Amino acid sequence: MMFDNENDYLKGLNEVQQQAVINTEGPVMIIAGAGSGKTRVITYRIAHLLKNGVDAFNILTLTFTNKASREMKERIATLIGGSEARNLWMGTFHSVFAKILRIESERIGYQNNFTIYDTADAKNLIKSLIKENGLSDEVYKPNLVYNRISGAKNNLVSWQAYQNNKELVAEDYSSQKPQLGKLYELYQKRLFASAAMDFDDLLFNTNVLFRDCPDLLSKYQHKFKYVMVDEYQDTNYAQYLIVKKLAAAFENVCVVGDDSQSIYAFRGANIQNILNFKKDYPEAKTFALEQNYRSTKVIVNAANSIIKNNQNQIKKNVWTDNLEGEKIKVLRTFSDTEEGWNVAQNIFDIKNNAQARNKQFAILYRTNAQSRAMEEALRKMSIDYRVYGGLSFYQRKEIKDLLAYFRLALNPNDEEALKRVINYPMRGIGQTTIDRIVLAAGENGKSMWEVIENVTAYNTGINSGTTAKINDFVAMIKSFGVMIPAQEAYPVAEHIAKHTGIMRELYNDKSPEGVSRYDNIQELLNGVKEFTDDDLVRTATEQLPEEPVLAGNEKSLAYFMQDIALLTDSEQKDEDGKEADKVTLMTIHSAKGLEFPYVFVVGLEENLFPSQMTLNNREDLEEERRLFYVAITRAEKKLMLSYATSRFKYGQLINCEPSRFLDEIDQQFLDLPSAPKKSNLFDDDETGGWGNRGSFGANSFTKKTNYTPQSVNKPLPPKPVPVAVPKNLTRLTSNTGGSAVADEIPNLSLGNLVEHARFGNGQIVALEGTGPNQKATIDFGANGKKQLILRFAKLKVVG
DNA sequence: GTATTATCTAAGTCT
DNA sequence: TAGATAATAC
Repeated sequence: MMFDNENDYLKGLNEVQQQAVINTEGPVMIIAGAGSGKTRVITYRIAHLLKNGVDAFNILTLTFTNKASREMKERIATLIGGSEARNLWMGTFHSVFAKILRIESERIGYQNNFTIYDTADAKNLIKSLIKENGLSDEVYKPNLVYNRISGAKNNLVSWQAYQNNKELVAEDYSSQKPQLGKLYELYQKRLFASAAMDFDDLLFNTNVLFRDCPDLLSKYQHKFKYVMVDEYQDTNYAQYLIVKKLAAAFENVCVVGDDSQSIYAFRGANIQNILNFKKDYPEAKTFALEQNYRSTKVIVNAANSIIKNNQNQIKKNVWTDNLEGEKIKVLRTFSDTEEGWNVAQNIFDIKNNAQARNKQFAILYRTNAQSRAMEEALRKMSIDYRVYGGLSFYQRKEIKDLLAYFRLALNPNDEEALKRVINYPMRGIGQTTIDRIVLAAGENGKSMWEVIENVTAYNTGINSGTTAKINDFVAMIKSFGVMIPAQEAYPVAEHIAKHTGIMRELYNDKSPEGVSRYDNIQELLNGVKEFTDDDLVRTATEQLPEEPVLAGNEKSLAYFMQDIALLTDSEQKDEDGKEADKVTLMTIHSAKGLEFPYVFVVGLEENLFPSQMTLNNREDLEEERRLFYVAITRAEKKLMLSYATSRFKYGQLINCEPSRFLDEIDQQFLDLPSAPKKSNLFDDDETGGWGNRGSFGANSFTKKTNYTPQSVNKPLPPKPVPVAVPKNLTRLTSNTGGSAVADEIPNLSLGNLVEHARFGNGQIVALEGTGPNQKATIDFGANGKKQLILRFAKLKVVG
């Protein structure tokens, strides 16, 4: 331990924080406002427990996301030292209980080498079931079916209970989907036959385990004498019950959360869990952390003015001693593309004016699709960035393909993996054959693997040529299976990558995408190698039970797969190990728990944020509002909110209205785009109706607002020239006489000498595009050749 | 069984 | 728009 003296580590905490740290016995609820030092309290609490002689192995800390768990682990390690930290049980609900199930699953009839299906696997399985049962995928949309089943599992409703529940059945009848209960049953049975669990099963089956095996429940109750749950407002019923059961013996349960930041109801999170904590534990002590240490007064108060529009909440008073700070800047642009440019330009300016680093900036959005416009603009302005979320490394096709071989070698009954690779790379086992195998499997109550293992024993009608190909495939998979327990992960993985022909296939594809796929495979193999070579110092959650439960030793491929099964975001390390200086792009959901000095929240438009799907009922809309609350409370120094008056959706331009959330912020905290000018054509409403908001009546926001370019407040470059406009913006730009920013584009031709504020003098060597998009390649001599967007470059023609 | 073309439809957030 | 699927040709 780092601290010899008790005061040392309590000194840095305020009164309430100290109380939250030292009250370690009995149930405790900590209501932690945004930026109130929540993580600090949790880590100090753990340190306090350890200092008072509690064994690290007896402390379980559950988080919600991998990122949160990672960050918490790091903070703990700095606080108490790495070796002690390693013995703590800490992880997401899913990963902790996946590991426990890995050890105990045989007690509930699951083999312990079960595969974990991700959402894509699960939806594919559902698609197959819909097809096999002759149902229409128009009526039974796989997404909907999946969500329905997921919802049931999160509430611990088994398929049997589902089918016996009159209310649920009636709902399905009235929505014209009477087969949902049956699909749920088939889905579970097929998962079981494939020895697979989906994400929800990890929680569901943990509950089954604790319900049906009291000895195991007792074992884990005594193992985890202290249970801490972060982001408790986001727990669903399945998680709630696990926590309740685990804590039943000692009741040393500490939940930390903020009802204002509950943003996962769509995933079954039940905000009542935190609202009702006092009912479950009447003797619970409650601590409210209300002092915000993160943000300026402007930001904190603006956030408060937003959240007070929600009815359903625990009253609290978040305040701060920090500086007043700058007003929240509102950016208005007329297209999503320009929104990107505007944000990029603002980042550029702030970087220059405030000596800020890239990593101090975050751009937050409601949907992943919005990242593209931002990325393009940042790329063109040579600002380094990193996009979090979206399609993760492990979800790429080539990675899933190779992993499917690994999965299959470990668990040949894994049907989704089998289907994925039985004909990839192509080996002449086509759709017809696969259909026949599926049919035979269904008729005989066998898995697909059991059928192909002995094809000739079944009446499939598959010809002898294809049979031979199937036999080769089976033999290959079996040979992989034999290698796994005998060898470490890397040689096996490499062998599989080569032997299946995946490497060759991708190597021969010389298209840029093909090359990148090949690189990705190499990267995955490097990951395996690292796993194999690392002298593993495992954290408690990764530690093995007394006897190995998976094939081979802890460096086998089986353990590698366990490690990555629940990683949906890739932990991108930077090559040279130094911390990357990059702008962060992520959804608001994944930004929860993080903070940045400069934050842009983009796409503040009706139907986007709040999302169209949430406008129908109060609960959903309040969740969107909490999401907005989360977004703005990420900012420390300066917050910028941006919206566009038109945006591409489904490949076509649609008009957008500013978000109602902009109206809800107390306007005294906003720095609105400057006052209207008579001549400003943006004032003209006939192009789109950004100004009238129908039922929302007079929109103070749009009434007061008028757009003047935010990004151009510096000396103007030479006289603008009329520019051709890109065709998809024709209507808007012709109305406005060209993009507001494009007005400043100088008329350039090849060979012109120009002056740039940063790069100095240069010569135009190439011109590309027209209008606002015009790019020039300029040779700045010693400063190199740069490609610049003219609308931003602020070039002065000098010759 | 495979390759190419035509047509459709979806972008909501995370484990 | 773009990725996914269905239809068609080979």
